[in-house]
Amino acid sequence: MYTIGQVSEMFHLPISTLRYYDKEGLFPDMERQSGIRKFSDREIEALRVIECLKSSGLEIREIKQFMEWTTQGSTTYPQRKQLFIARKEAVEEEIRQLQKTLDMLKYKCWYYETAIADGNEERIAAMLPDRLPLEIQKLYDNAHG
Amino acid sequence: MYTIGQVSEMFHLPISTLRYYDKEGLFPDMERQSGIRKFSDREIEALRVIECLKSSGLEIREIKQFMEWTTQGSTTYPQRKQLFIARKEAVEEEIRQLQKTLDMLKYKCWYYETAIADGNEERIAAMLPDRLPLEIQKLYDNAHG
DNA sequence: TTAATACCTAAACCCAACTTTAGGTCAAGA
DNA sequence: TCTTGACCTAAAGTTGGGTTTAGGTATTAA
Repeated sequence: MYTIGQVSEMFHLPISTLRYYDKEGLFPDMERQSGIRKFSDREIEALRVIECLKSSGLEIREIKQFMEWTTQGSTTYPQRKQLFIARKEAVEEEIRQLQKTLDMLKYKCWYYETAIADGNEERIAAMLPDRLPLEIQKLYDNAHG
Repeated sequence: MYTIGQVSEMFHLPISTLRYYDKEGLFPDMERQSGIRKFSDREIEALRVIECLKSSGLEIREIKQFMEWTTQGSTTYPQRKQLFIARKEAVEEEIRQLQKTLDMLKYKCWYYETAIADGNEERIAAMLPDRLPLEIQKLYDNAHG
């Protein structure tokens, strides 16, 4: 059993954020001792899931819905599984998007490296849009497709 | 040269968003004809860069700073290059974080698949925290490290 | 001529996710 | 005793990134 201050340190989250999550219903049935929150292993694992679902792009109210399912026993296993499958696909798509962003950023790194070497952008402008060095052309095409 | 409506369709962005970007200074020196915005190739490329920097996690006011640098000629090449290097590293880190999120999501997919097959979570609970099937254990350890 | 479109502005509004504020309880140590 | 520190609440405030509203202009099409 942990106090809110201990959990705050463990997860590097402000105490105010933990209270906010609790108020939003992310820790259903969390115990209290004379008003003071008691975080058990259940709440610790819940917090790991909260962080995971949050970085998958889920909103607080949808995470609350999931936490309600966990209190409803085995009948909600299918919904819970479907949620994780959907978030997995969303994150895979997000990573693909970031790979494209990364190609644009790499192209721009090359662009300014070259512009600094040349002192101007004229030689690059003359290579655009389809006479860039092979590897750079790939990045450019992927980012401008 | 494109009107705001044409650009809105090309990028699937609301007209209000393009006006908002303009108001925030993301298109310095954009031309106008009797009050009406004229988006040239320069603004089109700017918009591609805006989308890239935005998905890299940059805020609007920092993108504005970059756009100001582009109006200041070759003296700002080094700042611009440093910005793209920094964003590239931030996106690489973000992807690493999402890979970790993905491992948690994959673990939870397996968890509920197994729970559905068993009708309860007891068999899984007995395997925790270090007697999971090999591949699943890797996901679990990576997500709970 | 009038009606529909596409553009314009300034300012108010919205939303999620926190954070801060103001005021209070309770236990331990000096 | 009294003060420090860790906890509590309700409610107001903040931030970023837009969106909506209200009112206006200019061109075209029937």
